[in-house]
Amino acid sequence: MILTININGISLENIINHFKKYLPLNNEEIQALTSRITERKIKRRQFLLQEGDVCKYFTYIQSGCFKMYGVDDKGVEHNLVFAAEDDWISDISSLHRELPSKLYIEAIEPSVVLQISKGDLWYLYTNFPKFDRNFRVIIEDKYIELQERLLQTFSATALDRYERFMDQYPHLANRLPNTQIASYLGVTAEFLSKIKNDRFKK
Amino acid sequence: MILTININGISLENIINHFKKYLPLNNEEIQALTSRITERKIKRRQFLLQEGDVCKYFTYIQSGCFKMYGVDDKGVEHNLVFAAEDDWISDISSLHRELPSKLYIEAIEPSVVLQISKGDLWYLYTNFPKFDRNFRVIIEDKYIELQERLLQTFSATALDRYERFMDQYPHLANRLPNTQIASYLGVTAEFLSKIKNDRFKK
DNA sequence: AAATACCCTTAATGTAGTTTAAGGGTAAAG
DNA sequence: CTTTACCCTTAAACTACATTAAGGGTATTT
Repeated sequence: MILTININGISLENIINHFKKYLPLNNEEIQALTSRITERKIKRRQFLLQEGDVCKYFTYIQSGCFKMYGVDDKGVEHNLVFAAEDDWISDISSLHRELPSKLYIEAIEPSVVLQISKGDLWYLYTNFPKFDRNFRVIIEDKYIELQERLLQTFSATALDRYERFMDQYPHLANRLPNTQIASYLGVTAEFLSKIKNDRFKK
Repeated sequence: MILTININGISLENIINHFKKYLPLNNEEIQALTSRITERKIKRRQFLLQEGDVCKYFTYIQSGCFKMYGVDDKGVEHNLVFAAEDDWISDISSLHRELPSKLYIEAIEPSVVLQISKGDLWYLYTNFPKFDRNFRVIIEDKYIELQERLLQTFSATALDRYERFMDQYPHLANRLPNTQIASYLGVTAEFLSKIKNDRFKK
C-alpha cells in the first residue's frame, strides 16, 4: 500500500525513509510520529537554540545545515558538531535535564527542519518501543563518532584531523568556510591556513 | 515478593538495582537478563579487550576499575574513559560493527564483572523493549558526558580540566595515579605535576 | 635484602598552535 | 556602484604544552 507522505503540506518522505535505515516504521507509528511533527523554515544565521535557553526539541533536518557550538570565556566559538540534511540535532543534555543550555545551534544555510517536542518524543518512546530502539541506535552511532573524534584530538596533529575531516564528511567539506572547519578541528583559522599551505609546499 | 538474587553463585543484586535507576525490570526481565550473564574475575593489568580484537561483550562492573584507551603511532596511551563499580564499559563501535577494535580495556584494580554477549544483548533488545529504553538512556548519559568533555578540551586549560575532573569524579580521583589522570586530560604526567604545583605557589 | 617496576617531581630545551596585525578577495546590502 | 561584512592568507612574537633527562620515593617481586 502507498501512504500519503504529505500531511498539512509538510513533506514527510525524508524522515520516513530515514527510519527505514533502522527498524522501519509501520503505518500506525508513522501516523503517531507525523501528527507530532512541526515544520519550520530557518534563515541563515537564525538560532534553534541559544545559551541560557532550555532545549525543547529534537530536530530533524530536511534540508540545509547547522552547527552546534559553545563559547568560551574569551568569546571564542568552538564547534561541537555540524549536521546537514537527513540528520538530527539537539542539545540532549538540556533536553533531558530541562536545564539551561550552554550551547548554540545556528543555521549555516537556509534550512527546513522537522521538530518533535520533548513531551511528544516521550509519548512516542512510551507507546511505540520501536522509537526507543531507533533512537538508541542513532545515539549509539553519534557516540561512536564523538569517541573517535576525542581520541583523534588527543593523538593526531591538526593536519591529520583536517584531512580526516575532509575524507569523512565530503558533503560538509565543500560548503563550510574554513573558519568553521578550523573551529571544529580545535585550531584557529590562521593556523589551518598555514598547515594547508605547508602541505602543498612539500 | 522477594527474588533470589544469587544465581549459580553470581551476585546479581547490584545490576538489578542498577536498572532501578531507569525503568526497573520485572521478574521475567530479570530472569531473561540474569540467565544470559557471565561473571568473570579480572586481575589488575588484565585486558578485557586489546587492539585488533573484536569486542564481544557489553560489560557491567560489579567491583574494581577499568580504563579504555587508544595508543597513537608514537606508542603513547590516551585514556578515553575510566569506569568503576556500577558502570558499563565496552567498545561500542567494535561491538556493533564486528570490526577489530582500535582500543584497549584494561583493569586498573582487581575487578569482578558481569558480561553480556552481543547475541544475548540483541536477544534482550528484541524480546524485552525495556532494554532498548534503558540502554538508550544509559548511552545518552554517556554521550552527554563525552560532549561536555570535548567542549572542555577545546575551551579550558589543563588546570581547569584537572580541577573539574577531581570535582566530577571523586570516586575515581583518589584511586588513580596521576599518570593515568594526565593521560585522560590529554597532557603529560610532567605537565600535570607542574600545574598542580604552580597552583599552590600562588 | 636486593632488585625491579612504577610513580612523582624538577628543570632545560623544543614545538605546535595562538595572538595580533595587516592586506587583499569576494559576496551581499544599500 | 559603493559600502559593509565575511573570508582567506602571511608573518612575527608569544604561550601552553611536549620532550628529554635526571633523581628520589614506594610498592611489588625475587
